[in-house]
Amino acid sequence: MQIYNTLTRRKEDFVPLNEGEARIYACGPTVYNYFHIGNARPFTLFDTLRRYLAWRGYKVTYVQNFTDIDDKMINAAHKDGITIGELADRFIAEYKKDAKALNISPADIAPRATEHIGEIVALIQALADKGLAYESADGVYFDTQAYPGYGKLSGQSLQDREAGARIEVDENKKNPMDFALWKKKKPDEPHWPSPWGDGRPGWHIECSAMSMKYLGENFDIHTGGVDLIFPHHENEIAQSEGATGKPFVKYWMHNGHINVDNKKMSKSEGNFFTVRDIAEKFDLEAVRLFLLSSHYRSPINFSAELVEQAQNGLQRLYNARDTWKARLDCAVDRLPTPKEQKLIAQTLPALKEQFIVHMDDDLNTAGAVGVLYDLVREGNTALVNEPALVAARAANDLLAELCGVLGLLYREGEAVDPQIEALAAQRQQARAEKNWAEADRLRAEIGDRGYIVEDSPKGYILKKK
RNA sequence: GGCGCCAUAGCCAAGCGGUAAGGCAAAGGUCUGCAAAACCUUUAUUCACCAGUUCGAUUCUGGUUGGCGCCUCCA
Repeated sequence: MQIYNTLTRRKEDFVPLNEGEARIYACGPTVYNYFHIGNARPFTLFDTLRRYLAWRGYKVTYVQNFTDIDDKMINAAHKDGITIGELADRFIAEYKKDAKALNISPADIAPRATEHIGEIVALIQALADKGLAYESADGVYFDTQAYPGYGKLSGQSLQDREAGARIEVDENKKNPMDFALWKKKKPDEPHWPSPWGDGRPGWHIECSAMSMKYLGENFDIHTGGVDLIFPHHENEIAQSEGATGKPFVKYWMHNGHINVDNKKMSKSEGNFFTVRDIAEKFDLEAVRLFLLSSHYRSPINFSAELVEQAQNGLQRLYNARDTWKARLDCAVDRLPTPKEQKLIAQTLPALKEQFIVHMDDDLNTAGAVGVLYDLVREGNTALVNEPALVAARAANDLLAELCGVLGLLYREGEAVDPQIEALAAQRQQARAEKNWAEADRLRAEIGDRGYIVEDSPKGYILKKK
């Protein structure tokens, strides 16, 4: 597989540090609110990366943190009159609901910053010992001047940065680019003990501490949105490599942003959508398909129309799955016809190979989704009435397998209400008697109850609306 | 000012040196009691524009135009 590495700005072969293993750290949400559509993109896409690598046989360890202490947490907790712990508990629970609806698998490890203060303090101490951190009146800062590699991820020198930076002069820092590792306690703020007095960790240090704790000082992939390249990821590199003297992350992957009406989403612009908002109007699985339908590095636009398009496309996928399942039920255990034989021996394997080629090319999910539709068409063409069991099974299995890799088609067909089933049977009877009026009436009644009944030569098929 | 990204049909979107995947929408057809679903056909002689490299460029190079992002919390 090839992965575009932000560090080198090119696609590189993915060669894990330990053969057969993939250790991934994904920057997770700050749990002070529901997460928004922009957050949903990396969560969904890198969940797909993880699924894909696992499918290809890697032993994947996927860590995604919860940031549960920072200014936003403090402000939100204050506003609601609760502790940051209560706030975090609440929105971690809400995160899990939305993530589940988007079919994002739980991370193998989901560490919370506040539960890793010890590791964070130790890391800061290590930096201080190496002369890369200094204490000032309001905290402990990373000394960017003392660390030669600063800027290698974002590709800019300190001087370039400073030239145009709109940074206020801060007398607590030696250099404007220095950033806080530890913030000394202020009134009404949560705090923990440290060698530099009570206080709380800076934002960047938590990811360094937690990623290295669970994945080692040197691991394979670190993911996040493009906006995190600077300063967050740049700072993580400085902290981690500064402390250990070893290379930190081998591959940095960054997803593009989601815009709304071609503008950056922001609360002040009024174009801000949480996933929870969207779930009220749309099926979140359509949102997942929408997100997978373009390349993860491209900026994309979000709109209701685009989700509707995805919803319609998703319906095509579900139609295929449902009809194929029905075909499987009435498949015949016989030798496949030449056409079916070709499907089994040539078409299906070729499609699977194409799927892999796309995914291997820097996680080209859009191309992979295209293969899914090709598969649907091939299957629809080949799986006519009473297909050979082996053919029906092969097509069904491949569709389920590939959709599983992309995290699609996860809605299980629920058991049909026996009453609906009875109505459908009655309608079948009426049709046999050519009592079209009664048949149409029953179809309407079934429709009112939320189901669509379709006729096929082998009988009816019920689908949920 | 520094760094970087993007421009493919009505909409969305792959492709990135060998002559334009796929989805949505639309139209016609086949099938069907009628539908639905499905299938077939049609919808970009062309990939923002201008040069250049090449036997050949949507794909590479330079420029122009138009959008966007980071440099401050941010996915």
